[in-house]
Amino acid sequence: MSDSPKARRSDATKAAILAAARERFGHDGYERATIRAIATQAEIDPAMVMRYFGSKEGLFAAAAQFDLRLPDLGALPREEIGRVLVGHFLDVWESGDNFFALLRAAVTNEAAAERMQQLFATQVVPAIAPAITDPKTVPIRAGLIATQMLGLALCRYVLRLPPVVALQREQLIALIGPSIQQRLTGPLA
Amino acid sequence: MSDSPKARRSDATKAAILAAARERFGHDGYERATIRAIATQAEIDPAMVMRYFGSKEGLFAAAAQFDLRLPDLGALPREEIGRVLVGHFLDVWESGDNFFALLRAAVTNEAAAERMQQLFATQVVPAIAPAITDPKTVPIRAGLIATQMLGLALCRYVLRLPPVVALQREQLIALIGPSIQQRLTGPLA
DNA sequence: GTCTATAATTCGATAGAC
DNA sequence: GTCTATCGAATTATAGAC
Repeated sequence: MSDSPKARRSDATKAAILAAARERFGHDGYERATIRAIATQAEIDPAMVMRYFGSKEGLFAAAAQFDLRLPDLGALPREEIGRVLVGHFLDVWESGDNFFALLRAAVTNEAAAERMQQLFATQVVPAIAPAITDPKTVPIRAGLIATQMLGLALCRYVLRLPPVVALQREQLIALIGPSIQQRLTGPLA
Repeated sequence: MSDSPKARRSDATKAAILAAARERFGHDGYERATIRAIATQAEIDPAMVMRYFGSKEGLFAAAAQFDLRLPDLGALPREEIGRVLVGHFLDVWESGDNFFALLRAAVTNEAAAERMQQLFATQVVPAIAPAITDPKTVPIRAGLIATQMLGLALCRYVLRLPPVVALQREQLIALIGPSIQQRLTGPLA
């Protein structure tokens, strides 16, 4: 076979670099995460990072690719959408470091902030649009939902405010799900 | 007088450094804000920063002192508390760079994150406690309010999501005030 | 009190041997 | 493809002249 344990070593190395990069960018943010630290964690030479990704920015661009995998909300009972949405975001956040790499970087890096705006416009807005009756209110409702969900991510995983950390998954769904539901299908003000 | 225009020069210099530090920390975050840039903006020598504050960390600690000046909620009509709170936070955020210096730094700096937790525990929780009937629910309600308000600050001023930026002060109060009111005086779930 | 000069690190990036 | 060696720039911080 062309796929012996050592074949395609470069792909495995590349994947290891990306995994380490997401973890370092996620923990430390863009500027504190160093190519040297990423390489050490991936157990490869720092020069390989440059060879594969060209620059630190190139590495971040590759590591910050992100798919929220938002479900088709149109296929759900209307009253459950809010809770499903909260549960889905919790799943995504706790599934890896990808998202926090982007969030932490976006706070101090302009390019990362723009990627966050793109992610909002190309994934969040289209995904929730089917659940909203009046198309004119889609951007505002999406924006308000973003403030609540990103605020939850910020307080729980980044700032680690004790009462927010203490809440368990089911409690968070029960507490915040109805608020999201209200932003989707309730009156705006 | 002992207070001629050039007297107490050191105090004025110190204040100028702190003002510049808040602006640079607020715009760039902790790591990208350099002592050189802060000194240039304050129109003084970089060495003076070290002389007055000892280190970059010392300067940040001095610059990140922050008073939310939350009003006495017990003195307000119960139904207005939510809207007043939102308006007050908008005032504070738009009154200077102090808060964003702390927020941006807290995302990539552990010490700053702990200061944020302190600010939550010593200012937010006590301030909203009088508005809440069941004392046992105070931390959870305060935590949920923090997720909504910090999420708003994040999306509007840091990530600059277009629909959230477009909303005007009065709209934000009308849209988010009732949600905060619900977190304070409504049923929890 | 103010500034010059510079020490001591650390970083991203490059060149080139093997 | 992988690694060694190192460059050049930028940083915080210090020492000391005036």
